[in-house]
Amino acid sequence: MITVELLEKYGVVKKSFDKNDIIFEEGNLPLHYYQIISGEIKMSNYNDDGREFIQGIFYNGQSFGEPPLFLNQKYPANAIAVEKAAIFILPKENFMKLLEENPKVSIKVIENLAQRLYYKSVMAAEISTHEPEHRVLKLIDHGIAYFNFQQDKNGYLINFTRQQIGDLTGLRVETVIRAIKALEKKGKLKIINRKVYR
Amino acid sequence: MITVELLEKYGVVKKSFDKNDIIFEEGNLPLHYYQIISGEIKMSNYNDDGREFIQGIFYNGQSFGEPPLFLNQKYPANAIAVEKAAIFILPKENFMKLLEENPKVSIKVIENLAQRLYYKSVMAAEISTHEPEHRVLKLIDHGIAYFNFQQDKNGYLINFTRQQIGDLTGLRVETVIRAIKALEKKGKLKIINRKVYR
DNA sequence: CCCATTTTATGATTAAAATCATAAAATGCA
DNA sequence: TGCATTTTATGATTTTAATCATAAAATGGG
Repeated sequence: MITVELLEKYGVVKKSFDKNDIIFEEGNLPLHYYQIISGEIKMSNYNDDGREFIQGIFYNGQSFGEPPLFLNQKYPANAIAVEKAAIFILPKENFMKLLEENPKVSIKVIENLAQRLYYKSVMAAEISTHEPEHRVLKLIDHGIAYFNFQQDKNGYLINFTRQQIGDLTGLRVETVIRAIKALEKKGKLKIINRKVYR
Repeated sequence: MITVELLEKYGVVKKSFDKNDIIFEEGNLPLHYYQIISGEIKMSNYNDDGREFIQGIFYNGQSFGEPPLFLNQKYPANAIAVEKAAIFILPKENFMKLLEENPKVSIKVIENLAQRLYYKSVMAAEISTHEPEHRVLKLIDHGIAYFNFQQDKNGYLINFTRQQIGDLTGLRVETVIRAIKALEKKGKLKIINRKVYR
């Protein structure tokens, strides 16, 4: 996360998006740095059958879509607003200048990319070699640490729909529903009027 | 990749590993920066049944294992020498000092992490939503660009075993063998005395 | 507040890849 | 060079999650 002051110094602009608005699309060349002010953004792919895979979900203060920006490669996925959102947008040249002139920001960028790489490593191994219940639980436990799940008297509220959990773990929604029920039966999590707690 | 001169200035040491030697293990805390001089290193996970998932394969000049180093988190996977290898090893403190004092290296580190994140994004979507033939072909095409596959009169030689392809794509070796045969039949690649060309 | 859409849910059936079994060919190290 | 190990290969069988079908409950936008 880069401070507002610094972003403004380099000519950032603020833009609003409605639910389901596309911020950028797979295959396009990256031209900007994006940092969320408010709302929720997902990056995802669709296969030929229209089946979705969610690469990640991002919230306030988080940036997204940098890797291809640094590599001059096309976006490997789409960025879509999950809900109404406001985003800081900085042109690529300005962002690169900001980085050059502010070495400490580079360290922040490195830490951010490292965090995302860590998540992808964990989930790749899960998706490849573990059964549905294990995958779902791993995603949930990761989410407690890194997505903004809120804690209350029942535990952490996992504010993802079954469909989102499926799209993040490569499972079908029916499989997720059954996995969550099985996990509840095993005492690994709670379901309180359809909401999942851990 | 950081230059030898710079690494030496910060007290790097060179270490040799035999085939199958472990460089570091999943769950350990990272204490060093690793950069390959020669040989081949894989990072991989094993599930409870001993089934392997290969996170990535790294060659001459490439570094590996940085993400948890920046995050003070445990390694999410093992690093193992696929063949005899020589590696530069720099203690974490020295590496961090090197970065602070050489901002341009930070940019290189960012580009490197971005490249790996890009690969993981592409493969995650593949593994989650595509059928075996598509996955195998995507891995091969990525490999042509980023692993060190050599080109000859038959095309690019894919110097991975069927097992390795399986461990990189989350498929069983028999499934990979059948997928490769099917891809050959479709003219997408060639098999010349058991070696795969694209 | 109504109604279309989304979300959760459950049972039956199917399909696809994993698993199991077996073996020939190739590799490599002792 | 010989022999154990690895790699490639193929057919049969099984298992697991996907698919299909259907519906109740919840949500939310107009």
